Amino acid sequence: MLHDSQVRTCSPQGRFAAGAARLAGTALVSTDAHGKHLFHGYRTPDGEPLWLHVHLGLYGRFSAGDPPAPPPVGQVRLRWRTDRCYLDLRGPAACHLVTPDEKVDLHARLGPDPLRPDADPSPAGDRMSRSRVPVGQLLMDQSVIAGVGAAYRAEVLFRLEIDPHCPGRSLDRATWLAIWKDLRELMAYGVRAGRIDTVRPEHTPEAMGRPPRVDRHGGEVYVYRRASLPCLVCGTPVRAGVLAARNLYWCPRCQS
DNA sequence: TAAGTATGTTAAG
DNA sequence: TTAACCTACTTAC
Repeated sequence: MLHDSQVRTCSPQGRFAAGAARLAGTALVSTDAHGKHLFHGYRTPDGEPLWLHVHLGLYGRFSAGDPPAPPPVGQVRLRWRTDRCYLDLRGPAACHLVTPDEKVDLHARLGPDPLRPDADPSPAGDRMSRSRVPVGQLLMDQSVIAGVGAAYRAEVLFRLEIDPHCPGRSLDRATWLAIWKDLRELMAYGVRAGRIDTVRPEHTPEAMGRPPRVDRHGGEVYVYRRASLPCLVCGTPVRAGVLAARNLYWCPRCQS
């Protein structure tokens, strides 16, 4: 949307005023994402490259619209404007300009991202196979595998009938590769659809004659945020707990 | 009006 | 292991 356009940037909130000033008048020439980290590559009129690093964290959001951009509502950290659109960023955990070296360092701290076509699942599989840490915790470790969060963790483990508490090293290689393959498909779908849907066709609301999910996160899922509700497969109440400092949901019957 | 919640990460203790 | 960060929205009172 912003690609190849010269952008006008500002920080209505003021917390990124210096960065917005440096970006003003640059053109977006590339984008890159690794896990939950987003990078914008800009080029100044002088030809100087600038990288913007954004991480939405827990509350960050983008919102976009057609020009003219309305007066900013709430805490807008960074606003972009081009002739064709505007884009607002609120509440990010990170919004900084970084050097190419700093960008390299960030990539080095992250494991393979199932959404990147060149990603190699082997190092993550090696980490799993050597670790006594629960698989539900390893999947949240961004240095093991990048991009999985609490929702995909819960859903992929349900789909493969794996107890989130079982040690990583109790999974064999084929099981790890099945997790990786399922994550690739689920996450690629999520990018296309703009929401997280993980239920198989036979468990959709239409197929089961149940009402669609009412949840502000949208998306049809098996266990995520379904604590105490009946498992869509076996009817056992979905259990909830905390693992890796995030809410965990699982079916004690299907995943044992 | 206040309290609680959230697809997250980092640093301090 | 806990708290801090940060924003918008929902629910409780």
